[in-house]
Amino acid sequence: MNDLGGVEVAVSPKDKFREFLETRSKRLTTERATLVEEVFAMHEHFDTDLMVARLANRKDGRSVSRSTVYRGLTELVEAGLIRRVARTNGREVYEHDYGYPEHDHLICSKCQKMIEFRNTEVRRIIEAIAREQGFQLSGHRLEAQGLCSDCGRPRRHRKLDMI
Amino acid sequence: MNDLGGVEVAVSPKDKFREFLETRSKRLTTERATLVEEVFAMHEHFDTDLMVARLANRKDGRSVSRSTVYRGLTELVEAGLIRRVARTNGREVYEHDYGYPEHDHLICSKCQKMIEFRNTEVRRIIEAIAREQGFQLSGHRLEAQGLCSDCGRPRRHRKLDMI
DNA sequence: ATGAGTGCAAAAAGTTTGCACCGCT
DNA sequence: AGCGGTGCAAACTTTTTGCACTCAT
Repeated sequence: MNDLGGVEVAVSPKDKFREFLETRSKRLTTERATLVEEVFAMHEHFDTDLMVARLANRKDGRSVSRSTVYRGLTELVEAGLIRRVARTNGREVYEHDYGYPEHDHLICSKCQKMIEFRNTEVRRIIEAIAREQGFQLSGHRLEAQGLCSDCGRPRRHRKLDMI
Repeated sequence: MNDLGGVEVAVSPKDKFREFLETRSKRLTTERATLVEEVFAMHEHFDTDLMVARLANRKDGRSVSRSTVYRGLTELVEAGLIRRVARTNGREVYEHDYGYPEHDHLICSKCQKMIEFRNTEVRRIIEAIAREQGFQLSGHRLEAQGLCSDCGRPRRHRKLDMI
């Protein structure tokens, strides 16, 4: 049993990845294994750049090239292990999808902070609508934009923008 | 009074754009006027490329350069006239935000078709959650992925992929 | 004269891909 | 021998930006 931040899962991400790869006659190579490990060693959101950087800093030297990271993250998405949650600063942002409860995000337009929230109602509504439309739902992405409590608070000691 | 596909609005998009521009000491130039016109002459979703193409095909020859279209669409978003709804094939997809009722989308992962749906519950839930978090909501984007009824239907006469 | 605006071409930035070599996770 | 896999660098896409010139919505 693995504990992935609140939810227990019987099969490790790595195993799940291997299973997926097998269905495509692909192999769980050292690089792919290193990637899953690194991805699931992290519980925050991340983008490709951050992942490449973390892989470059491993003490065991098992680095993975940028191309392979791109290819691997796509596979992980297809495998249902991670998902693309949002897009910040022009980059795709990822998070765990496996072993992590479904949730959505409030994203601050100013500081880009992402606040997770969980609400089963939203999903239920989407499911109902999909059913009505004969649409085979596979996932969703809900991002609410606005200002977080820090950025939205009117400041009295506002710094001047000019010199 | 203008009719924008179901909702009547007192001020035309162009006027609203002009008002917005004034608050930034910007002018409603010929190019910007042409762009708003073209954007609101269209009732479907569009991306920058399509808009550039349509502008290039105007019979009155009032074309607008690609850079100006990019700059202008950003301004239109800031003005609240259009919004970025989704991202398909690596491109941002836009739609009217002004004079058009709030809604969300089901997006087919195969043919990219976008099906609009309206549901006030979703918005209400997001508002409640934002309130709880002291988050100043400005908008949201909800895209559900899956297969549309056409693409999801199992085909018996499936064409072979090879030659 | 002035400040904003445009178009062009070049630059960014993120992501994908062709290819030669590698290796059996 | 075979097929998938990797890394590198080059290519590609979309979007942004520097700049010189224009214009007055």
